[in-house]
Amino acid sequence: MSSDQARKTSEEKTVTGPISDAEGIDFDLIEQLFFAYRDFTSDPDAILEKSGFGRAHHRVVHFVNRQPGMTVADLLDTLRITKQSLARVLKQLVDSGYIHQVVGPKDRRQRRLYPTLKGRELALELARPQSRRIAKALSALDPQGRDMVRTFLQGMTDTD
Amino acid sequence: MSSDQARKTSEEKTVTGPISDAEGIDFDLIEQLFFAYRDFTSDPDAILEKSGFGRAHHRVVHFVNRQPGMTVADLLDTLRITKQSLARVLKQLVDSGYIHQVVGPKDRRQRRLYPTLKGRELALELARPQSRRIAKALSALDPQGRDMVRTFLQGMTDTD
DNA sequence: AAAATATGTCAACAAGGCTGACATATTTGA
DNA sequence: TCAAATATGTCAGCCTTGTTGACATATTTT
Repeated sequence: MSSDQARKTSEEKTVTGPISDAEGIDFDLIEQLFFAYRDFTSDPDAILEKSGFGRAHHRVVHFVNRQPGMTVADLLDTLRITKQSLARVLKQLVDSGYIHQVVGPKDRRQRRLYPTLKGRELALELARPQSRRIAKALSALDPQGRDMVRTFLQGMTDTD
Repeated sequence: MSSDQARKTSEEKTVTGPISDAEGIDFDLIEQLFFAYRDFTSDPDAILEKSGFGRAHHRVVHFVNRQPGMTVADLLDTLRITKQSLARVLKQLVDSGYIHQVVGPKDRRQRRLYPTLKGRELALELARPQSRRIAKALSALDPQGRDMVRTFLQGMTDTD
């Protein structure tokens, strides 16, 4: 038994076999997701360092560009972070001219968020390497396979 | 033009249209990945709170269970974090009896990492909801589609 | 015996989560 | 109309988890 080694330094029972086959759980896929996302975010991270921003800024820039005119509340819902966490990065993006706040046209309590030209350009710059990576990954698939990937990712997401 | 609102509070040019169609970049998929991963990690996060651990602990527990006997250096390579970041969480896991260190059988400088029974159980508990989520997402696909998802995720990952 | 390697540890710092409390402006509803 | 609810901003402070750089120890390699 290979647990001889374990007994050398302690009487605690250690487990020497991989977990892979337990309960029919797909550990491979769990892991694949981790690696894919780790590398997916590493591209923009490198770019962000230049501007002194982080991943949190990226998310804000992305969603404001996707949905110009969205409110702060919309953004909080999307990111699922607290007001204070958002406020910090949002303020920096507004102060440095990437995002612009406009008083709501109907409801003047709202602050509608819009990208500036600079903000649009940053969003594009960050999206390019991610898009390249996705295109490469999808290139191994036929159109049907690409739809399946979309279906899968939607199925992974909570519906609310 | 809807940029009238923007001009109200500043002379900075704002962009009012969504970025979606620019440069043929697949913003939908970029976003889907974010949402999928956000929700994928939310399940174990809730469980981890009970033990007072965080996402970093989860990763360590996962990989040590996947590859019992792996060295600290292996783990650093896998997680792509620094020695100090790992040391902190690893120490906590060792001290609270989830992971066990064994002096390397060939090279006594190494510390081989093994899960304890408690560590194996935690890994399973954390993997269960993730597995459920994946199973649900894959259930919409045929066997071929499931292979495509795997191919896609591998294509998203750096090969090194 | 010296150099390289694997690991651990210390101090310090930064990003980005969190909480709770409170202020302001504005809209809504009784 | 006036009180309550809402949208946002802000302050102070905390925690986790990432970072760097330096240095210590044990062990292996050359």
